[in-house]
Formats: sequence, C-alpha cells, structure tokens
Amino acid sequence: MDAERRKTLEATTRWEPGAVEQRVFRGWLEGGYFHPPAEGTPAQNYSISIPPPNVTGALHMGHALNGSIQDSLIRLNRMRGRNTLWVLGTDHAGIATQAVVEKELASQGTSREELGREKFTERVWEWKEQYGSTIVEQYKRLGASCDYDRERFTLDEGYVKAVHKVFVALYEKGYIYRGDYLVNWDPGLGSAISDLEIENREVTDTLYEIAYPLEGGGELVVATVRPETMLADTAVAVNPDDDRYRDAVGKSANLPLVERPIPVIADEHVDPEFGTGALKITPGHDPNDFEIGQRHDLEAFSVIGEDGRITDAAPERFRGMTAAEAQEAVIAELRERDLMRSEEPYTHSVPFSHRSGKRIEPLISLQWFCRMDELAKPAVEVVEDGRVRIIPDGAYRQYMHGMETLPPWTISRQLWWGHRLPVWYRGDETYVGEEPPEGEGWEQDPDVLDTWFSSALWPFATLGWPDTSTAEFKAFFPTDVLVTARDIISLWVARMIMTSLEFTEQVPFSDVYVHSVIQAPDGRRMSKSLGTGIDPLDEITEHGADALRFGLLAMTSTQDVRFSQARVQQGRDLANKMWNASRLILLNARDDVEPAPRSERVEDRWIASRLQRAIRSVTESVEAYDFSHAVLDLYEFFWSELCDWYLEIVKARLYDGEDEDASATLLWALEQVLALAHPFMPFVSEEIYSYLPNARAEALVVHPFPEPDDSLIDEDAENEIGDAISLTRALRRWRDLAGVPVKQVLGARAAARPHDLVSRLAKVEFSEDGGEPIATVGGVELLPTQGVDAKAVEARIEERREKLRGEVKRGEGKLGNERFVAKAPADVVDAEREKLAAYRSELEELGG
RNA sequence: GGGCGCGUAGCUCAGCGGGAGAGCGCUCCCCUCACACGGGAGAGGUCGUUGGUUCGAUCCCAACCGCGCCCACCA
Repeated sequence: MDAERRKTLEATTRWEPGAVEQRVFRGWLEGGYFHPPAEGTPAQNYSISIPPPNVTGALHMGHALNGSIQDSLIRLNRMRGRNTLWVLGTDHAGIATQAVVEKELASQGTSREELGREKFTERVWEWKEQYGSTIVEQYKRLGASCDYDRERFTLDEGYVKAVHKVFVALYEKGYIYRGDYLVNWDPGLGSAISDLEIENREVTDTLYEIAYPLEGGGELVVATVRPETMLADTAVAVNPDDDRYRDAVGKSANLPLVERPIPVIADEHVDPEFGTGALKITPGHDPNDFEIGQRHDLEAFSVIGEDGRITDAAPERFRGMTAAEAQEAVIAELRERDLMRSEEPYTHSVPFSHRSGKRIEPLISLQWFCRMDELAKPAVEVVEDGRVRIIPDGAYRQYMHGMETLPPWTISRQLWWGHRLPVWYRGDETYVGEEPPEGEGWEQDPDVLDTWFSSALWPFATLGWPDTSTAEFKAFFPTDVLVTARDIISLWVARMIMTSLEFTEQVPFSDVYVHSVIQAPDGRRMSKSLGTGIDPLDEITEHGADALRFGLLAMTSTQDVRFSQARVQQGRDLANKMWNASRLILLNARDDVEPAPRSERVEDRWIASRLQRAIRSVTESVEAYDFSHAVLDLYEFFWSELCDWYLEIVKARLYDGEDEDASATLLWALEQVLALAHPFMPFVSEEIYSYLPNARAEALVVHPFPEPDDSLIDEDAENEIGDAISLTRALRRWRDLAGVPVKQVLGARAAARPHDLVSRLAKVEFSEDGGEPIATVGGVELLPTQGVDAKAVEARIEERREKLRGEVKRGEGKLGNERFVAKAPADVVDAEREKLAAYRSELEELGG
C-alpha cells in the first residue's frame, strides 16, 4: 500500500458511502463486469430479466428490495465464475406514460386531441428520451449490476416485431378474437381495462326495491343499487326452488318506464335469501347478469354509452342524460308511479379502476379479447411438475388458485401510446398480419394493446425473440429466476409462463421467487398518495446503498413486512464495522506474508473453523432464497465472532509485528469474508478489497465466492475457545456485579490454567498464591482484591445459589418421572442427567 | 362466501416438540491506541384464549378471539 492510501485509511475512521459508492460503481462499469459476452449455454450461464419498471417510474421501496435480491443472486453467480447477465429494461406503461405527457400538455395549454395521434406519440417519445432513464440511473445508485449496455424497452423495434408475431399467431389459432362483450369500462380513462386492473372498494349506496308488474296481475319486487340500468333489463330471475315465485316463472313482467315485456326466468344464481329473492337481469351492465343472459339467450345491450351518457337504446326522454341524471329521473318517475317499494342505505364492494381511480362502468363494447384456458393448461402443468418452482409455498398456492378460473382477457385499450393492434379494416373486411395489407383503403385499428400483453413476452423478447438465432437468446434463454412481489403473480408471472411455453416451447425461468411487500412502518400500504412512502434514495443518501440493501434483505420474509428503519441502521453499522475492522487489519498486518489460514494456535484454527460454518450457513440461506437469514448470519459472524472475539484476541499479536500467523490468518479471513459479504453489500466490500495486499482478483466483483472447506472445521478448537469465551464472560459478569473497577486486575487461581485470552480479556491475573478465595467462578478461584464489594459478592453468590437450587429441583423432578425416563429418547435423558450433575456440583462449589 | 397467512420482550421480527432469540429501545459501567454508527454488563416474555394429543407443547390438532392479504362477488 502506498503512503497516500495508507494515510487515507488511517484518517478515515468512518465508512462514508456517499462519494465512494459512486466511484466504486464507475469502476465496475469501466471494468465491463456487467456486460457478459453472449457465449456458452443457458445451463452454464446465469441470467435474470428484471421486472421492467415503468419508464415514468421513480425507484420506490418495492424496486429497492426487488433489486437488492436480484443483485445478490447475480453477484453471487458472477463470483462463482458463471457467465452472468442481468437484463435491464423499462416498460412503456401505456396508461401511466400517456397520462404523464397529457398532464404536461395540459400545463402548456394544449391537449392530446389538439395535437392529433401522430404528433402526440412523437411527444411521448421525446419525453421518453428525456426522462426515461431516470429510474435506470436510480438502479445504479442501489448498486444493481445490470447490463446497462443491453438495455431494452417494450416498444423498441425488435420488441414490436415480437408483439405482432404473438398477436397474429394467437389470432390465427383462434385464441384472439373481436366481439361485443361486457367489459370493464374505465370512464376516467375512456378505455376498457382488464379484470386484473380493478380493485374493489367498500361503498355505501342506496338499495332500491322496485316493483315490476306481472302479466295477469301481481308484481315482482327487485332490488338494485343502479336503478338507471333497469332501462336495459331483459328479464327478471328467481331461484328455481323458490316456492314463492314458482307460478311467476314463464310469465312475463312489464318493465316499468320502458313499458316492455320481459320474461321471468329461473336461475340457480339467484339467492332466495337476499332481498326479495327476485333479481332484475341487466346483461348490458352487470357481469353476473351477462352470464345469466348468455345462459338464457337474452339480448344484451347497454343504455349507458362509453361517453357515460344514456344511449338511444333507452326511451327517448332519458337519452343524452348522464348516468347520474338518469338515475335521478328514473327514481323520480318510479316514485311518481308508486313503484318504489323501499330505499335503504347499503354497503357493498364495488369495482374501481386501478388506473384512474374511477368507478368502473360495466358495459357492452366492441373489443379484442384473448381466451386464456388453452394457454393456461400447460402453464399449470409446468408448475405442477416442478419445471418452474414457485417459492415460497404460499405464492405457489396463489399461482395455482389464480389459474383455476381465467376469464377472457380484454387486450384492446382505447389509448394512443402503446403497441397498435396489427389489424386493418376495409369495409367489412378485417386483416390481421405482421405487415400492413396490400391495396388501397385499409385503415388500421386505432386501439393499442394492454401493456401486460407486451410484458408477457419480456424474458424472451428482450433476448432477441422472435429471432432465436441471436447469440443472446442462445446463451441466456431460458433465464434462471424471476424475482417479484405477490401482487403480479396472475397479472404477469402466469402470462410469461403461458407465452413462453406457447412460443419458445420452454419455460421462461426455472424459479420464481416471490418476496415480501414492504409496508409503511405503521402497517399501511407504502404509497405516495397516502403520504406513507419512504424514498429509498433518501435512505441511500443518508446511510448508503449497502445499508439499505442489508436492511431490506434482513426485513424480507415469506410474508409482508413493515419497513424497519432500525434494520437499515443495522446495515449502516455493519458497513462501518467492516470498514473499521478492516482498517485495523490492513494498517497492522504484515504485507509480506501469504494470506492463508494458519493452524499453530488454537484461536487461529477457531476463527478458520467458525468462518467455514458462516460460509456454509450464508450460502445455504441464499440458495434457499432466505435472504434475511443469510444477511443476519453474516452480521453475527462478522460482528460477534470476528470482531468481538477474534480481533480482540489477536490484536496484541498483530501489533507485535513479529507474528506471521496472525497476519496470514487475518488477511485470509478478511478476503474470505469480504467475498462472502459482497453479493449483499457490494460497495464497502469492494472498497476495502482495493486495499488488500496480495489480492487474488482484479476486483472483488469477480473474486471467487468462498466455498466452505470442511478440512478447516475444528471442533476441538471450537470447544476450547468456546469455553474460554464462556469463562471470560462469567468473570466479567462477576466483576461487574461485584463492583470491581474496569481497570482493576483480579487475582485468581485455577487448577487447570485457562487460555491466555481469558486472562487478558477478563483482566484476571493467575498465580499460585495461597489465601482463601472470595468466590469461585467457573472453576476459577478469585483471590481477595482491592475494590471488591464483599456484600455485593455475597448477594450475587446467593442469587446464583438460588437459581441453581431451582434448576436442581427441576432436574430432579423430571428425572424422577418414570414415564419421562422410560419414554423420552435416551440422549435427551442423558443430557438431563448431565445437566443435573453439573448444577449439583456448581451448587456444592458455592457452598450449598 | 372461498383460499392463504399472522398474533412470541416496549417496537420490528426470527425460532416451530425437549430449558425463550436478534436488532432497535431501556438500565449500569467505560471517550481502553479499528470503530461512541463503539466496548463491557444487565433488566424485560404465564410465546392471543380455551380445550386436546404427548413422558413433555411457544412449536402438532380443534374451537374461539383479534389482524392482514388474495380470489369470487348477493342484486
């Protein structure tokens, strides 16, 4: 180490992530470590495609956790020498992006309509060029080792080809079709949306009971919260087993206000217990009614149009009203004609658009759909037979559950930003093809595809598909693992599996790891609009990327978790600890020794052995996607075993400068533990690594990941040092309770002299001096010493005796139980006997 | 309504058949030449309730009480 760097190391007594992280990251980029050659086979290589963030997005806590996990896996495998690719890219996010740009236009006093479609999409592209890389830059701050030279976008040229090919192929198979069906109309967006983009909210409406006069006298009373939709009623349904209405079935009712006869039908769906047991059927505005209508061959039409106004299908006097106005008018007329039977407040859940937040208006609309059943079947099979593993179990069950019923997917959107449907019309003709049709007069369908349609192709479309001969596709597809959160299992994960099987005949990834959703500290959803969001970039600025990564990994589990600032601080503290422990080693170790575990001294064998166990447990945890234990085991080893014990033990030998073993062992252990930590805390570990003498690799990012070496496991050394640690702690406890000042050396005597470290760390001086001991701690007799508070000593001893009496009693009771001795496993009984014996002898040592 | 999961130290969470753990917080002592983002010592829990299985249950089973999520929605 040159003098300049040495000075820096000496002067920097705290890990200061800010400037260092940026510098280290530049070094990685310049080294080209994130940009693997497209060579080798998918089996040899390791690859992950990132769940593409929205171009409009900013890094939130979910991305930060998601990225931390993927980066840990990517770095681990890169260090294992595999050709490793983390595919980066962004999603064009139709609705979100269009909304952002429209907002910008509004502030400039213009609008999408004013610009026209072509100009508008140009503006969106401009916006994308200018701001689209924001989130990508934010991933860099997290330390994400994505391949920034292979960034993809769901609307780039090659990707468009993939989308068209898939659309056309599914159309030709008959899975994709166009038709008039009931869809979820989002009035805020002015577009149809899919079932998966809906959330249900509790709403209090008024439940109206309305009388429908029956043919030949009498009436049927139906209940509804949307009286205006009665204008589109095509039947009244009752349960076939409902005696009350047996006679009515088959008759016809007169639809009030419209004065149109509608049949009374019997259908299982009707719950006789609810309301009056009679249900008005409106196939044009209610999903259940739509189904019932299909079963009974009823006409389906909407009286509320896409513009939210009453259509010509309704009686003239209502036409052109908004739905709300129509509701008032309908209610007024019903009251006037004395057909309103009751009005009660009613709380129920109602669909709202995830996108615009507006209440969904189900209505009949001409849209494109994709049937899912055929695609779903193989996607269930590959998960059942283990070709795709979904971890943890809960997520597996959710996946399976979600696949049970898959209604057709509405794939067309009435937007301008996105993949335009490869569909052209001319008069009654429809042309579907990857290229525009020949001839005059064709008009392309104005709609674009649901963003998830293109996302569903992500793992293979990003690698060159439909061209399966690209080097990237051949080297990296299928990918290894998909890392995501629970909320998009059905929306995205399932569809990727479906399309991949359909078009590449391979699974897109062999593992799906589903991680926690991070909630706000108070347990609510973390969201900007609720004001509960915590910005990961603030955490990075304040505590460093390593701290945030550690914290998030330590938090995550198989269920949702609350964000814990304390865990991030724990990560920050660990980074600082790593930095400082390394300073101690690097500034004092000899640089003329070969880093290697030395076996002369028991404590050197001990740390080597403990390190192997740490490597094993950390490795096993990551491989099982148990990041929290991986990172906490690393913490425990580093802080407690390496720093608190080993460094304190070897310090003197290190300062001494003569001892080669201490330097060799320490430098070796440091290199190993830095490598072990690197996937999780890449910045500190890389920075420290740059100071190592005799470093094995040009950078830690490509240093071999440590593998546990069983030949270094030394149980004798572990026992010996373990005993010494226990004794040291017992002596320190005694000292504290007896009020002996920290600096006061205690005189002591022991039959078998304990390890030197006890003497030094517990400040005890062993001698052969005679004299009556004032206390016995773990076989060590403590001699009278200045500063001992005799009363405290006696109190403490009595306290211990009391505890021992209790333990002895407990042990005797247990062993006195014949059934325990007879039925419990022998080793359990033996252990109980040993414990009892130990307690008895210690109690005796303390004088009863 | 169906499915999944959770109730363990003041807080956030591990543990899941043989004597309760971590981080933070709290108390006491220490600015000891790597680190006060530090070191040493400690207090704190009838492991939601009630039954059951077992020699033994925080851990398995059942019921109940709270809480969360997902799916389907009885108008």
